[in-house]
Order: sequence, then structure tokens, then C-alpha cells
Amino acid sequence: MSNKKISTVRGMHDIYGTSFFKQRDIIESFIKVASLFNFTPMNTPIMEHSEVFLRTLGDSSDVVMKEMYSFFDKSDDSITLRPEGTAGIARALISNGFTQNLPQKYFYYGPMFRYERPQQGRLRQFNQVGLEFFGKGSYLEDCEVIRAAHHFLIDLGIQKDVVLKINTIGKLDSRKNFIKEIKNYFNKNKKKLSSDSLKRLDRNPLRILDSKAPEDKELLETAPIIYNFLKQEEIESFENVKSTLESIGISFTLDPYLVRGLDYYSDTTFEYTLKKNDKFAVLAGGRYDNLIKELGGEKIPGVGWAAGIERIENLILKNPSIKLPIVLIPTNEKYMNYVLNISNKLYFKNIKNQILDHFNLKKSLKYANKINVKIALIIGDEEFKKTKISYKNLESGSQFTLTEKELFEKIKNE
RNA sequence: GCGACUGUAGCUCAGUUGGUUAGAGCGCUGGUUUGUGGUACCGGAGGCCGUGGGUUCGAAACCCAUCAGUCGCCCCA
Repeated sequence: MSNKKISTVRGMHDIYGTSFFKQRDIIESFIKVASLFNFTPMNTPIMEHSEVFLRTLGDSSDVVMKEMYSFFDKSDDSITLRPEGTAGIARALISNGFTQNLPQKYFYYGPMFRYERPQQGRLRQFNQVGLEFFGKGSYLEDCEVIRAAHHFLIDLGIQKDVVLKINTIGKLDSRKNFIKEIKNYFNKNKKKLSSDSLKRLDRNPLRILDSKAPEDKELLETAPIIYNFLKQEEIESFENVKSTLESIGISFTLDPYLVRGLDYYSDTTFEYTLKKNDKFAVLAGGRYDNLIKELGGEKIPGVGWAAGIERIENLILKNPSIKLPIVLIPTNEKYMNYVLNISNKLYFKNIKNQILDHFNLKKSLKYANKINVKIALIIGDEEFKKTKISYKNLESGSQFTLTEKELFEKIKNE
């Protein structure tokens, strides 16, 4: 055993200080908005049987192929740390028999795990907030979750930094036909395809659509387009989504190349990406009509989204204030009871306070100044003798000696 | 998973073509001031130079490996 300093697991970070408070604010804002839309909270376990994700995310998806945090537990069961939240919620719906009673609206938040190469905005343990709407598959549900996303982003004050992109990838049958066609198309133009997309051609040809390689983008200009493969009701539903969003003033751009990385999606897909970097999704989701069925339930359609807390955090520039209004400074341990008593009274008035136990006025004031305290209450020999308290405003430097009653009067007026 | 760059004190970084006991600023700490903070001045602590190997008389510096971070790709929230 060496004396090497211990560190976190790669891609996993300690969250503390302003970052913690920012994350808490984001979650609080999310809870507020989701609750106003009558989504109810649900916590599913951080681990699931690997099957839950294998059956839903798709064998060819990168998440399953290389990013799952999977291991065998002591009973030799294959367990996976959840890479995303939707599959777990869907599983819970089935496990608890909630599918009998629709619609069901849930929100969740918590850590997710993906075994990826860490970089900016991409961690191995990261936090998401998300919500899911299980119902009858109406376009109104799509609009409802997008509306919730819209208000969430406004509440966070980052709506100006993002744009909403939407698309439809149709239902399974239509999509199959479309995939067949683009496969043909790209096969004919194999030579012009980028090497990355060549690999995607067999595995997941849909992904070629959102390729960033210039040679692919050129090919895409004359490629078949999904909308020509959709059935009438699929088109109608998507048109309804668009017109409803327009009518309530949620602007979006249509992106026919927006496809999602997870197999369970169908029909409407959407993404809020950064204005300054449109590859970077802050909040993303879509409809998934086969997910519950894949997990052995009935065919219940759902729609939802998830947002990365750390990615949102990076957009919020304002640091939450963590100021401490009051410190109590006894100059001698003998006065602790007196000071504890006052601290308790402050507590009952919901005033954050801390007792400094240097028993050294100078050190205490120095420390109080360092942590940016507004008021210092000093209890020393003179104060104790007269059962008074010295009230010192550290910003102005002014100081008064007050009775306890006067003190609480003064604090109330501040 | 692929490619590039980086790793020296708690933090931000210097460290000349390899050469004695590795530096600065900020921070921390003690004092000038034994009941008054912020300012000033004077002291102090704190580093196996990410880790492991190699080259060399000699390595923070050069080579290899490994770990971690950053950036790009893949992918994604």
C-alpha cells in the first residue's frame, strides 16, 4: 500500500460549495415546474437488472455497446448502474401495476452513469432531471412535456441560450421503410461516405443523418427524407404538435436530421441545444410508444425528456449567495451557555447563525470577516456582567451594546 | 473506443540547452496589537515536481508505461 493520495473514480466528481447550491436550485426549479404541471415524483433505484436497459435502449446503441456500467453481483446477477432514467420509470410502472390507470405523469432526478471518456459536459456520473407522460399517445402529450421543458428553461433563465429543435422519426413500420431506403441510397454512394458513417451504415444507418462530416452533409442534400415515408396519421400528429407549439408561442426549428441515440424513441423527437454549440444538447427527449411493451407490459405510449444538471449548471452564471448573516463570539468558554441560548433563539426565528469558538476576539473577527459575515454578536466579560450583547456591524464597523430584547428588535428591522 | 495537449505548495503558475538545499503571487499560520476584523509591516509552516520504471556521474526537465484532467472525434444529458 502506498501513501498515494486517494482520488475519485474517473469522471466522478465531488459536488460542494456553489456548485452544490446551483444544482440544488436547478432541482428546486424543476420540482416546482413539474409539480405545477401535475407530474408526481418517483425515485427508482440507481441499479436495475441489466435486462431493463438491454431490452429498451437497443443493442446497436452506443450506450449499450460501450457505455454501460455493468457488473455481476454476489448472486451472479447482471446489474447495471442506470445510464438514463426513462427505462427505470417504465419498469416501475409495470412492476407496480400502474399501467391500469392512465394517464400517469412522473418526474425524477438523480445520478446517472455512463462509462465514457470524460470531458467538458460529459461525466461518468452525472445528474439528470426528467419527466415522463404515459397516456394515449396524443400529440397533446408531446406538447405538454415540451411546454413543461419550456417553462423550466425560462424559470432557470437560460432560455435565451438554447434553441428547440424538433423532428419526427415516425412509427416503427414507417421508419423501417425509410431506413431501407436510406441504406440503399448510402450504399450506392458508399465511396463518398465518411469512414465513421461507413461503420454506421450497417449498425445504425439513421445516425448518418446527424453526421457532422462535410462529405456526409453533401450527400444528405439529395438523400431520401423521412417525411415522405410517414403514414397520414403520423404526419397529422406531427403537424398538430407543430401548430400547437406555434399557437402557444413556443418557437422551434424543424430539423429533419434530428434522430435520437436510443432505440425506444418513435414519432416526435426534440432537443434543446446550445445556441453557440448546436451539438450540445441540454435537454432532450421524445416519444416512445414501444418501451413499456419491450419491458413486458402492455403497449402504452409515453413521451418525456431528460436534462443534464451539470450542463445546465454551466449556463447559469449567477452564483447563489451563501452568506452567513450572524456569528456569535464568546470571548471565553464560560459564556457558552449564554451564547448557545441566543443561538437557539435565532434558530427559532429562522436566522442562520454560527458560534465561533476561538475564545479570542481578534481571531474570531478575522475569521468572521473572511467568511463574509454581516453581523458579529460579541459576548465578553462586560457584556456577560450586564447581561448585554455587543452588536457589531462588520460592513459599516458600527457597534452598539444592547439588551437581548433590543437585539432581537434590531435584527428584526435589518 | 480513437487522436492531441497538460500534470511542480491548498489555488494560479515560474523553473533558462539535464547541474548543489525547487521558486513566486494568492491563501494558511504566528507576531507587531493579551477586548475589536478588513490595511500595513515582520516571521513560519507547507512539495518523494501525478505514479511506476528507464537513460545519465546527475532528471521536475529526456524516453517508456500508467493514472488523472482538458480539447477534438465517436456518442450523449
